[in-house]
Amino acid sequence: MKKTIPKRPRVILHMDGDAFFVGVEIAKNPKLLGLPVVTGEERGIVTALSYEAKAMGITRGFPIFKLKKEFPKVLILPGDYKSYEEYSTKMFDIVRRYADEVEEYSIDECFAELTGLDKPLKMSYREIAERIKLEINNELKLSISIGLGPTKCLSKVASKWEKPDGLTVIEIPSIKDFLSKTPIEKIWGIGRRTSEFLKLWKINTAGEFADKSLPWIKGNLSKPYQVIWYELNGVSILKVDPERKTTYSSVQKTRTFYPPTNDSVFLLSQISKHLEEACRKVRHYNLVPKKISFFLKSQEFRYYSFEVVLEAPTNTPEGLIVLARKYFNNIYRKNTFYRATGVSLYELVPEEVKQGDLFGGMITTNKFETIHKQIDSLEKKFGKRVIHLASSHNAKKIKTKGSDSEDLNRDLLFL
DNA sequence: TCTGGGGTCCTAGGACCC
DNA sequence: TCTGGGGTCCTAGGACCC
Repeated sequence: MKKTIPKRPRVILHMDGDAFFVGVEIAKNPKLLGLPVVTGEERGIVTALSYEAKAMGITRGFPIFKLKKEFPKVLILPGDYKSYEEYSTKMFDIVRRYADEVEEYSIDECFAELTGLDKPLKMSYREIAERIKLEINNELKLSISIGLGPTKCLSKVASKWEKPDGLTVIEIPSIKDFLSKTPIEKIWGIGRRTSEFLKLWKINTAGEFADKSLPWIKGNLSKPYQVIWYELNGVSILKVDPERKTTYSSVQKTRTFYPPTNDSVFLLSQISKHLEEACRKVRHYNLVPKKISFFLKSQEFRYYSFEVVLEAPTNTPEGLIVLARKYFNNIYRKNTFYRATGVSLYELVPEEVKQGDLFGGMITTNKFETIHKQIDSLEKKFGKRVIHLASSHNAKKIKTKGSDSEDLNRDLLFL
């Protein structure tokens, strides 16, 4: 089989924070170093855990109440997302000292295009990675792992290879070696369903997957898996995209509650609250949705959703709440019990774009927009959630895990 | 693991048209 | 009318990720 191998292989860096949320907590408070620490108190489940906690057998998703009982020595912290964002930004800025093209993939992961930078920087690729690692360690007191590879997929394999504090380089001649030792389900983009399917064909390792012929892949799997196949064979298809992550194409808010309920007043107030929060977020990014959808999730984990194309896109919740009310009965059944509600705003476009309406007509400025701009700045001053719509108020009465009841007292209602 | 929350991308198939 | 063929657009929902 013929494989096209680029004349000069790419070198892509993947950087991955080690137990990132906990890492930041330790950076903030070095006394925690060496102790079993977890975050996620506010959510009721473990979201991140130190390697010491991992060694005790604790896993992500472990219930906090159980943790307190079974592992009383473990330190449980609430998530401090503001700090995580700050450290994340600083971490990526350090990578940008060396590379121009950096793709922020998630709060604790990024890719960087290093191809050709060895000459101007007068360093080997490995040395570049070492420098980045050292500066993040020294300046931020954070531990990270780095992988270098000729494709994004392979750099992901490399960064996972040795954790924590790892630095692994995969060069083209050693690809086979690495992949034969990598279980197929560990590959980025191959999840439970696909690995189950592949195992029926006796494909258990990434190496066995990469050794399949392209026609076989094309005949049995969809396009994204063909991309993975190329990438694992050292042919770079996925580009490092610095533009990604700088904006959103959709925003959603969902919440699960217990016990499941068929109380339509409660469900609608949840949806109302979600619309408020989603709109707040979208306004913050100066975006406007062209479509929205609501969903109810039943006790049996079935989704019932309804989509609305907005005639006049808006990022204020009032009109959307009216729509939600209007269409609620399309998805709601009296005899069904629901465990979650949610809303999505999508086809988000920059705020200016909606002004230009096709027929040259004036788009009347929604009177609520002015009000919300003022509320947004009020909230900036006094902290979040000072003001709520009356329609969301029922949602606040229900205790969700870890919610603070003093919120109620600060409610300032209108409408 | 009886299953949280917030995202992205792809595809099958229906609706509609000629 | 026991019924062709092909194209485009859209949506619901699957699969995956952190």
